[in-house]
Amino acid sequence: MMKPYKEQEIYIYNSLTKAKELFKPITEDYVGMYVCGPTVYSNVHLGNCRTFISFDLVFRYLKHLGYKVRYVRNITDVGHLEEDAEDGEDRIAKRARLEQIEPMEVAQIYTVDFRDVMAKFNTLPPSIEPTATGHILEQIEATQNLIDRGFAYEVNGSVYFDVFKFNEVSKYGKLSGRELDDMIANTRDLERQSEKRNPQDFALWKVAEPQHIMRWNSPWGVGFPGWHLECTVMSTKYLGEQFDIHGGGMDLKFPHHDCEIAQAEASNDTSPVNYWMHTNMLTLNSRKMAKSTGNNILPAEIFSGENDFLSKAFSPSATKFFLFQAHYRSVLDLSDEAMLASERGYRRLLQAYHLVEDLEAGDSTDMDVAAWRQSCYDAMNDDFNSPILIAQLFEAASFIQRAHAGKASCTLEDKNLLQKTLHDFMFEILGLVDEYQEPEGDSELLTGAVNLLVDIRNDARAERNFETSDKIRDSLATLGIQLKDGKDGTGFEIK
RNA sequence: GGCAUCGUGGCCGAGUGGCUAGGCAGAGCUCUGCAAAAGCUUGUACAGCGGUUCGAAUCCGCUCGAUGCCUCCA
Repeated sequence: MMKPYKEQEIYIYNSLTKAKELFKPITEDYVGMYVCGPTVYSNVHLGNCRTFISFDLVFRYLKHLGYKVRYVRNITDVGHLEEDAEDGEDRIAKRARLEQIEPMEVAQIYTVDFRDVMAKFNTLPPSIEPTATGHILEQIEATQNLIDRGFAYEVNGSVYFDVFKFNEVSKYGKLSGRELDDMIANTRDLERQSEKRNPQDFALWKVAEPQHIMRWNSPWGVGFPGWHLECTVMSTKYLGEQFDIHGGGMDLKFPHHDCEIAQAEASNDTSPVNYWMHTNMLTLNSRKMAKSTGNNILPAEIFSGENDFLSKAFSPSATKFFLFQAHYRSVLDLSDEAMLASERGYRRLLQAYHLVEDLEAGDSTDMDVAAWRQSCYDAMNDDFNSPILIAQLFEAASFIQRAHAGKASCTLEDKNLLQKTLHDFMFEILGLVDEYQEPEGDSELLTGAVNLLVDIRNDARAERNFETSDKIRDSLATLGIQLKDGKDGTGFEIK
């Protein structure tokens, strides 16, 4: 039987403990969630999107269960160093220099693109979308605080976090499972930061060279903030020193998230996050998608079909459906075959969904709809297992098709529950878009015209004039209108 | 080199001690004038080798292979 929303028990895989744990928010009914957003120096590729789509699912599901969720996802518009070296340049500043525009223009262009892509994927906007440049003051304060507490030191206008000092009171690298001793042993000889006390120390504040265009005044001179600090500052500012969920891509575990933990613990003496969630990589040709290597595909290229990897264009929802057919913690490889398979499957699911409405109510139901509904929740409760959820949706689709074919019956009550559940999970929780709907605008006109042709065709068929009937069918097919002969007459579908 | 993850049927992917998801593709059947659509039926796969166990794809060890992180990366 279906449990009430609040009685659904969610288990989340916590990357920190490497175990599935019962989710219990710090404050009853409220959830604070922070996800590391994109660095806006270029277009987001599908791999980036996978993470945000995965956390959109978490956001949607928690909201669906009735939690009041504050979802914070930042925009990194400063602070990413090209490489952690003396002459390291900020990625956004570099892009701005190359394009001869203001750094903030670069950030703006790609922030707009990012939001546009996220909207196309029908993800919900976060509750707060803070920018790193909007929180320079807080970052300066946090840096000063870390200096005051003895966990950071200033050298030549830059401030570094003292990893060894921190390691004396806590443990650096607990998320990634790294030992500081191992890191020392494996220090690359590329390292040449002589001004740092230890190669493992990371920048909280970097001095700005004269040619550096993104710069702010600080107690240590003109400079700009380090990358890891913004997330600590913005997450704790909006969610508190301790909050429920922190998410991000697997590749951020080290150093970024381990640095966040170190900064927060050193600042507040508390572990900042109860549940660390990490999404796995989306690969292309079995290799991680990365902006730097060029091995990636942009959402726009998928929607338009203009790319070197896929045989055709795929809609945002078909793409999302493909992503959801793998669990967020698994590596997923993008391929034409897999995308085609997902698209067809999604289409079938939508078709079944649209048949529910017209199902004739019977005296009994040949399916335990309430139990099935709970199994959908069970799938989501088990660490947001979207592949299992989708398998459950197909169970329902199969039942609907049987009922539609007159081989199974369904009561009015169960029919309504079936419809509502499918609607909840497909559109509200997975956030898919119903692409099977009749086109708007001319649809009445079109329907009338096609139905007229269908009538003529059926007359021709009755007279066994198959030349005419097939001509109508095939011509319509060429136009993208697929006739479907069923028990109750002929319908059609626009491809 | 260190740390971590993974290796499932033609393809994609769940599962993680016994009940052996699901999708796509393939095959057969039903329906149909023929198709399409839809439905039904059909697949015992878990890298290899040892071990633990009454029983392992699932736990342990080793081998092989792949990927990620260790430097910016969702």
